[in-house]
Amino acid sequence: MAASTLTEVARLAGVSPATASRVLNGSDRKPGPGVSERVRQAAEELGYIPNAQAQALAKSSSGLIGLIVHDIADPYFSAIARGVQSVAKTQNKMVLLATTGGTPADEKEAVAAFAARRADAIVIAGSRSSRPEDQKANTELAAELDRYCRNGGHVGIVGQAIVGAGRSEGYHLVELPNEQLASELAAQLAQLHSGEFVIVGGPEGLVTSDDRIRGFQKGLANAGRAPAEVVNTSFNRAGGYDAGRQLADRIRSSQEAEDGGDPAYTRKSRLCVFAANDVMAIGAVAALREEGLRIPRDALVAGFDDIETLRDFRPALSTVRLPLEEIGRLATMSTAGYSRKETLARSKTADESGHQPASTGAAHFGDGQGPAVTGEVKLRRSTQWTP
Amino acid sequence: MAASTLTEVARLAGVSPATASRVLNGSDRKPGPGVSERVRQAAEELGYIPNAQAQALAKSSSGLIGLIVHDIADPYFSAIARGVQSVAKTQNKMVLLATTGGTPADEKEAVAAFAARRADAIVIAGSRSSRPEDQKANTELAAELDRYCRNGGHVGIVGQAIVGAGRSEGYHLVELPNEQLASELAAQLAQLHSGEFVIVGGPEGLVTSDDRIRGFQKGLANAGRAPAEVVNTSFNRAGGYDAGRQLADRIRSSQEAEDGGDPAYTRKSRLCVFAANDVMAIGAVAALREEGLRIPRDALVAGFDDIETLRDFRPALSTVRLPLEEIGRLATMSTAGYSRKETLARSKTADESGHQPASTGAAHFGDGQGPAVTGEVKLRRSTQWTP
DNA sequence: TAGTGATGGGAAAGCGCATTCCCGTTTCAT
DNA sequence: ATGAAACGGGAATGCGCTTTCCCATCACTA
Repeated sequence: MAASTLTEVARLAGVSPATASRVLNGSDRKPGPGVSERVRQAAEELGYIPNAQAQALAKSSSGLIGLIVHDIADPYFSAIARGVQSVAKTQNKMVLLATTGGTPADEKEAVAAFAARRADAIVIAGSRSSRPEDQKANTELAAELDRYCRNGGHVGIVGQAIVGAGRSEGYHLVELPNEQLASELAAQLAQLHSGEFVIVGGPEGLVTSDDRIRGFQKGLANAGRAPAEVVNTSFNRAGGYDAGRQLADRIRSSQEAEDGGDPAYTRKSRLCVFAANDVMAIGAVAALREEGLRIPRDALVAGFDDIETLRDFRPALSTVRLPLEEIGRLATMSTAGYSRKETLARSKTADESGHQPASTGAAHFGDGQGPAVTGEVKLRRSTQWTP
Repeated sequence: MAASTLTEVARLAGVSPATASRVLNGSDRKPGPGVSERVRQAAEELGYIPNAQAQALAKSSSGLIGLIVHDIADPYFSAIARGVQSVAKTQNKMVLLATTGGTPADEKEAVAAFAARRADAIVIAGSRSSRPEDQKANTELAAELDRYCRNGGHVGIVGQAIVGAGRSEGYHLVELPNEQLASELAAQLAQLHSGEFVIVGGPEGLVTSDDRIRGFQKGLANAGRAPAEVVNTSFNRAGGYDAGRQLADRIRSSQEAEDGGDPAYTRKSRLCVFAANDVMAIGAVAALREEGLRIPRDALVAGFDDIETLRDFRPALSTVRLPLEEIGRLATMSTAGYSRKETLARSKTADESGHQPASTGAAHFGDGQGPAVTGEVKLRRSTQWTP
């Protein structure tokens, strides 16, 4: 038994498919009450489920929102995904998921796949890459996005603009104040302790990581401190762990140099490790502990993101709270309000009349001054130590 | 500029749409090399992207896999989602996401939405509810799933069978040995310490939670221990936290009774808290600590799931490792290998020939002895204490 | 050389629905 | 009473693609 079609429903109800369509998928024309009743009943009886594909084809609007993340199991992305999902629900849309591991080439493919499905909007979360070897793929990604936009699509980008993407209509950027907040974090940590700093970041060229590192350095500089050494590793728990292993050696040797092996010696200067995200920070702590060091007695550790699941970690991580779910929501809402068709119609009108249509509430998302995302520096136990 | 269509490509290449279709989306008939070349070039030139909706409509196979979870930001589900996503990718399919908060009514709607989109398969992760008030919704969910299956869909269910769902073809269950593993955990914990046990579980009627609780009690019974008291709360961090608050009082008063207020007294019997999942366990630990208690000195805590992000938590949680990503993969693979069309054809053939087609490798997933998911009990610091 | 089967290409019929016309009724102002 | 305007319904077209079905061509074998 194949799924029943609108035509079957119409036949059973003794009306034309047109009428059946009108009553079942509310059009501006309201059919007579008797007819409506019959059709609805027929639909019920047959267990009619409209074919969304056919609807999409006929209406050229799919009710789909594409979401691109590096890894859905990463709490950073799953928090954003929750936000995206929540507004999708309010708009009666569904979210299509693509994970790319951060490869621009994969991201390009994901965009193409979403475009093929005529997604009403695409949300790209996850850091851009500015690595030279990714440049070609980035350009292609930008081209793909441009095409998607020209065809009436809307894309919401979390974080940084796509390298090389035109600022055309359809782009909506939710900027994250990574640099700013990292700088503030550094400032506050600099006040708190006088020792050296080390930064554990992702691979060079991962924009989010680079931004945070740069911000942190700026904050240190403003506080009159020397620039911190940077350890580049992978932008996840494993990377933090590896860095932690490396740092443990250094910490121990500098301790010996300072206390001359006297266990009763009270250390004045501890190393403060800033990891460019919380998951890395946790990895670093794990490694340091395995090496027999204690936090915050032997080293201070700070992170970034304020991942929910990690808030109960002890000693609590000093970090920067980013409203991730809200960010996902913002990025999605920034793209919303227009179906593909409306957008195409709008731009056509604009072409004819020779000027842009008045910008609506949602439109201002694209003008470079995206919605305000405010973070918050949180100082907690992992960077505070009184002997 | 609207997206270019196959017809436009065909025209540019000077061939018929039929031929263009054949060369661009591989059919069994291979067009001549000269023609292929021209068509491919035309497609490139126009930036042709096939309309997946139209393809789906024509082929009645959408390349979509629907995934239903309670909450995508919950690490349990996001780990499963990663597994689902990974096999989707190998099959060149995309994942459609729906979150339901665990409400059977929402799940029913999600299934309907997936059916409307003609998803090739649906994976349902997340516990069923056996609460009386959900019974009606469960029945409807089962009906919706049945219909979906009859129309050639495949559904992979993680955990427990849908209450009331027929065991018809198309259902594929990945059973989780929750009860079994909880029982083993209890057995090992019972060996480790002699004190009392308390179970912190989700709301009564949440099958996963109930299974784990029952298993734990069985394990205790087998070890000759009295049944543990059960605290029912919400199946998340907040629930664990609340329970922790409650338990703190009790722990303190029983401590006073035992040691008479002597701080040097070495406690013999500690309360061992088994939380029905790791996130709850973490919540409980947080609450206990806020109350000034220490783990494992004042209380032991065990969880379930072995959530990746929480492995670095200290003291390390005793828990049960479930291969979540693998589970997601299994559930997805169990549904795979058939397009909707093939399945419909197969069942038609079966009808005519009067017997079931030979079961393939994948088919055995539906026969009640689903793929083997093996977990592992992990005893760690949070339940081990030597004064 | 006629006959036969393969082969590559096109015409056309849907897939299931929305939507634009178009037409017969009714309603209301004149 | 009469025309216009609204209204409720149906026929038909098209969304973009796949897939039969059919036809012309070609390479063989007899």
